[in-house]
Amino acid sequence: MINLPKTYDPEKTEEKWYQYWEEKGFFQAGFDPAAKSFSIVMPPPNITGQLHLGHALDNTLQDILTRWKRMQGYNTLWLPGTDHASIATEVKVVERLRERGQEKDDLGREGFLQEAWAWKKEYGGHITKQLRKLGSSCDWSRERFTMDEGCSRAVREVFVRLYEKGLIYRDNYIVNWCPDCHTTLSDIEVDHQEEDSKLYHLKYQLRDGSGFIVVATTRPETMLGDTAVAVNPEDDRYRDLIGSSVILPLLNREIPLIADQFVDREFGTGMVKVTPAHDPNDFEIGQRHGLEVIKVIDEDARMTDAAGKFAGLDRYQCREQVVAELKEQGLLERIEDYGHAVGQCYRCDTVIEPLVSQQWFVKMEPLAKPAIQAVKAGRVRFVPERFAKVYLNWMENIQNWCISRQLWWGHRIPAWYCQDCGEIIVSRAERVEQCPACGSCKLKQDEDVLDTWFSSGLWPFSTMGWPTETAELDYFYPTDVLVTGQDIIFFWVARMIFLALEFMEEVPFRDVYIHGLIRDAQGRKMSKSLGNGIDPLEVIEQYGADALRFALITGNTPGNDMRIREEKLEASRNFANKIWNASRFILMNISGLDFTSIKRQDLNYTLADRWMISRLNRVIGSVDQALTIYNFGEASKVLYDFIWSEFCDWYIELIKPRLYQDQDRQAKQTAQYVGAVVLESILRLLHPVMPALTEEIWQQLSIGSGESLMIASWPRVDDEVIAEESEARMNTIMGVIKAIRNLRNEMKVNPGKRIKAILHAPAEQLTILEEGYNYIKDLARLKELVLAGSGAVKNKAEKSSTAVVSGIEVILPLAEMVDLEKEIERLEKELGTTEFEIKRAESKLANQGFVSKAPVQMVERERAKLQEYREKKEKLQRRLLDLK
RNA sequence: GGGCGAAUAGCUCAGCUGGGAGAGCACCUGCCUUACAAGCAGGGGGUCACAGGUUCGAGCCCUGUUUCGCCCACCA
Repeated sequence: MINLPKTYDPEKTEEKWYQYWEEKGFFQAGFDPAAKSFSIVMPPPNITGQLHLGHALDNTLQDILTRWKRMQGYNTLWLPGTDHASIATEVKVVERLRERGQEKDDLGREGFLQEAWAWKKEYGGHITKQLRKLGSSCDWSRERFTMDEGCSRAVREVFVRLYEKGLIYRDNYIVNWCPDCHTTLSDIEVDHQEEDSKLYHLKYQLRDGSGFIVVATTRPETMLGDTAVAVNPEDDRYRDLIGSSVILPLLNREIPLIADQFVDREFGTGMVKVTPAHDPNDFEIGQRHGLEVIKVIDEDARMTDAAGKFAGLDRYQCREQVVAELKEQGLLERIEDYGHAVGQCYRCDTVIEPLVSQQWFVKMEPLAKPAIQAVKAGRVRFVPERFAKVYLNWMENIQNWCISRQLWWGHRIPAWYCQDCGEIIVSRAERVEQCPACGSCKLKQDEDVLDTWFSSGLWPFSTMGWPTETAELDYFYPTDVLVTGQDIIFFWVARMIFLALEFMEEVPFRDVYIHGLIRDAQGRKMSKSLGNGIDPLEVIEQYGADALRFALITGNTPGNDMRIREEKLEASRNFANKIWNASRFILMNISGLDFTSIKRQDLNYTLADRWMISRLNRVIGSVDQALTIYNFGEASKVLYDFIWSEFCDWYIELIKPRLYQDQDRQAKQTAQYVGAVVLESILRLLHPVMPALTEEIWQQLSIGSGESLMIASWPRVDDEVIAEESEARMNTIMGVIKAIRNLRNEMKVNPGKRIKAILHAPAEQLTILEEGYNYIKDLARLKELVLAGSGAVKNKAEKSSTAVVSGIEVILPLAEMVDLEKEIERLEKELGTTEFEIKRAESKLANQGFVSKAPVQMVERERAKLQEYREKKEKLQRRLLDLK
């Protein structure tokens, strides 16, 4: 006899099976060329720290897809890995060093890199451990890291090829500079924060002394680097001034007054101060007009010598002093409150300083074109579709990509400068010793590293061995789907698409499934500063990974954010426990049944069995359909409802009597068989979502052959057993049972008490009731059930409570328990709603438009309803007459 | 300035191609019924943000409005 605990213990179970699966090698991708492949590359988590619930969601979804496809017979590859996360990790390592009282420079490049690798080892391991806890069935034998040998080789290869093609170039250009991280940032690494600030109106004197002009700026300190004042060429007010010059205050430098289209005539005075060194627009204007670039702010955000007496001041101190001095000299016209967006570093929130420096760039236009095409043509499909618009909008307005970073942790730029002849050598070799131009050995490698997204952009193919033409690439590339959050569409998804198209000449993935953010119970973003982040490990410890997985997908719709709260986790845990107990019940009641020898003729299906099997097959279809369109929430809902309401609440209750009695061996055996087989299918259907729980039960159930549920086959819909008729009959019976239960409750009949019920029904309903006789008797707790035709005469002397359902009169002769007045009241209320329904149906059918234009089935259904309600009304009326 | 999303029961959310509004939690009534009290049975509760429109029929489609949230953008 099987003896299982009453509550499911996820911790031991999950641990046990994960180990088993891994040892058996079930996670490893198969290579059978005859079979179809299914592949996903995991968005590599940053090694900056721990996984959060967003990662848990991301990986749960991927695992569901992978396990589902694996069971469907695909050779699946889910390739895991981690990202070195150049700037993010470097910031962390620097922080850690500071805690020990050390600075980057104390260690030097080599020493620092050692620290960083130590960090990687520590946190990278932590992350993979978390992924295992979650149940992720990824192929650990292929785990990769963006800075491992293979990925680094791919990075160098890509850099060289793009350089040779002229798509990577070096330029002195205005870039985003983080004065705290001391590095450049690409445009998307700058976050724009709306801030309350001031707009300063400054007066510059015309050189000829004929007066003043006024320019407005939010950054008065940059005036020290002004090299022009610009107006719109169409602006009649200033046409005469174009070509003249003004005197820059404080520095008394003469600067020209120029005309440029960029200037908006409507804004402020229609005059703009131009600081090419510290503003992207001004830089452009400067280029167009050959203006001098005077750098007044340095890499530490301090004023340079060019700022004259302000040199050495911090940019904000300088702002105060400049404003004070201008005011003193009467050159500050006014200050107004002004809100505008300030660019901040996405890693440390420091306000970005645009400045001009020598950097490496990727020329985007030629790369963007095919990437736009691929999405427009549907070769890459976004789910939900709306994200394609987001992607296209960005791609179509893309700027060149600054890829060099003044950091140490990352892929060092494969460029060497000859100290003798100045030659730039860009090479795919790890080291270059000699200058091919002059033979000199005095080479210096570029100090900078690449933007971290440069290497992750190659992830779908670099992880499969590219640039070598490997069997993996041949078989698993392009991958089937990328599962990720909307926050990295630009950073990562877009980069993968254009880099893959350039180097693989094929899209990196066919579908991109975008999910939303996980928020806390109040709907806030989870963040460190708020301290509202939830550690998945803690949740797993408390509720189990399967419950977490289920909670993460339930009620979740593609692309939309979701909140996670205790109640949801509890509900999921309860669901797991429910399945556990239903399984326990089946297991306790199937001893002695030999599934291998059982034959169809040993079985005698009842209505309940046919109904259950029919419903199961519909559910298989629904789950399949939902997963096919990435509708995870729908799949979970279908499974939840089917398992809890239909299988547990109805079917198990329906077969109990057969299981408990031993006289009819065939009846018992059939109940055992169908119960177990349906459960087994349920386990297979649920396995992708709740892998450990289902495996645990499946192993004990031992119906399916094979070593693991993980590699069992996915259920297929059998159209033959979908039985509409049985479903309809069962619905009628369930309706009657519910009606009796309802009456019992309203009449306050003790739940344990067995009572008598009488059912009056027309001929065709009668046969259904006969078939469901025992179901009704058992589930409605009756000691006696009397069936009679519609015309049957009621015993008026017997006081009873009644209801009408599906044309069937339900009569509970409860004698003294019935309060006649209340019964009349109840029936009259019911009559009222019935009459309302009749009117509704009548008016609908009286509507010519409806009858002529609505589909026939719709009209038919309405007629049937009307018919039923009329009959119900008649029965209720008769009953009331009897009572009065 | 542009784009997107959301608005449905007290709370959190589902609602597939338009055809009588659903779940979980909470609430009320009754049950420790030998799978499960992390449970069972029953029940109450909604002007589907607002205003128009299309349609025989709108939570769903169209237009506009309001509120909240997000993303993008070089008006200093």
